[in-house]
Amino acid sequence: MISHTEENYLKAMFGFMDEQGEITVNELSKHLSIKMPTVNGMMKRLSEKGLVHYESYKPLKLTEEGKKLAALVIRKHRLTEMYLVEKMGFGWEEVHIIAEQIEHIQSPEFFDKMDELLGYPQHDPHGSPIPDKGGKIKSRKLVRLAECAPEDTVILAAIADSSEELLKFLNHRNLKLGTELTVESIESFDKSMVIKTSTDKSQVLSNLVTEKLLMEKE
Amino acid sequence: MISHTEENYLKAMFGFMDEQGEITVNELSKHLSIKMPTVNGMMKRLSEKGLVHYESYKPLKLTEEGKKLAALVIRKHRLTEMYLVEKMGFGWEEVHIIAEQIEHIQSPEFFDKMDELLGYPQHDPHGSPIPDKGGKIKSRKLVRLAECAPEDTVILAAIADSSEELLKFLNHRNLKLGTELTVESIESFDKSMVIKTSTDKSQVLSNLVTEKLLMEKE
DNA sequence: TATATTTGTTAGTTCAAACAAACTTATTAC
DNA sequence: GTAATAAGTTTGTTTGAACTAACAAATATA
Ligand SMILES: [Mn+2]
Ligand SMILES: [Mn+2]
Ligand SMILES: [Mn+2]
Ligand SMILES: [Mn+2]
Repeated sequence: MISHTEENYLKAMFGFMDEQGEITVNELSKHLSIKMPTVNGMMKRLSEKGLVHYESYKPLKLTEEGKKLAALVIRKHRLTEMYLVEKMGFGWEEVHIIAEQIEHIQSPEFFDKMDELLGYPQHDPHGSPIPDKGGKIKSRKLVRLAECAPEDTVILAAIADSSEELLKFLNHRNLKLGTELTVESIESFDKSMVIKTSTDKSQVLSNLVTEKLLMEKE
Repeated sequence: MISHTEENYLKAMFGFMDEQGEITVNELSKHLSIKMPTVNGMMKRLSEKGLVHYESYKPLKLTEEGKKLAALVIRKHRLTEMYLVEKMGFGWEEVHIIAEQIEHIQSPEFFDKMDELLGYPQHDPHGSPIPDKGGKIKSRKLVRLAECAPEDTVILAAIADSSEELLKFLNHRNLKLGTELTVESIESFDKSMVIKTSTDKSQVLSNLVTEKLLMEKE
């Protein structure tokens, strides 16, 4: 069996690993706010369990089984978020903290039921893909709004960081998933952007924000 | 803060204490399937935290604060069971094990939302009362079916033990909360009972079962 | 009342999961 | 190419939550 704590480590590794699927002890330590010796020790344990490839002084990698388990935790997390928003009426900015706990519930039936009641959703309330029961993730090719050029018309498809503050800011600006917008201009010195949606007046977004908005191009 | 484990101890103490509100280390140990020295140690810890009155070789008692906390865990448990049955479509025999885990979620908003969506229910799916947000429990005066006499007409109001097996048996016999039934006769040597509901044929229930069915008299 | 049994407690051990201090290896700067 | 810095590891502690073995107190039994 896998503990609550181990699930959190796997999830973090999966979520923060680089393109080669690697992450260092140091990075993981920072993301989890857990000191390096503790992380190092846990990596040895997970390696014993066949979930992590561990070699001294080398970056860490998840094994295939580790990846699958991580994806299944992420599945539980995202299904929960979707359920809380769609069926219980929570705001998208409220659900992440609750899902951090519920993702550790050991009851396949519970999550299967959520999935069924939601009609087998593909994405969570922040636009992130929900892995299937086999741990497979369908990923879309999205572009950061920061990378778009003036005149581009794109659709808000996902938020790269689901912190309460950013999501509340987006509520305030009336920017939701599915909102179509056009880039009107970009201020070169600070990369702030003027954008326009069909329903609202033009508005300025700082680069800090545009870096976090993931857009779908047509 | 109170840990997952401590919540389980408080809940068990509250649920199994006698009329004077007392329970021995030994009894608690048996109910939790945790060895006596472990229970004894935990009682000292809870006493440090002001949740238990602990005196060597004397039976244990919850403090007022301990009682309130225990009732709030029970509230989370029962609200969850009700939610799983009413809003997610689980059977009443499936929900106890899931609620054992969800009762430890730390998020008042989550349980408040359940409560609201359910319309502030008074009882869980097994007929047990749901404590209010202040930890107060409204208890009804119910009688075990085993105590009823021939000719008595009573309503099934609660199940004393929500084990999966008993609940599945009741499903099979078409006995639900709210079912009205009349005692037709009692076999004196084994106390088995013949009962009759309005919808079904007469059926025999063993004393093992009638001891677990809590009835409302008119 | 004396003995046996049950119940409760203490002491010491284990394991998971965290930490700090000290040390080693790798990387970067000069 | 050496010195300084960063990253990774080892060792030893701490705390929570479990255990066993041994002992003490309370209760039941003869
Ligand atoms: Mn999330
Ligand atoms: Mn978590
Ligand atoms: Mn229950
Ligand atoms: Mn529990």
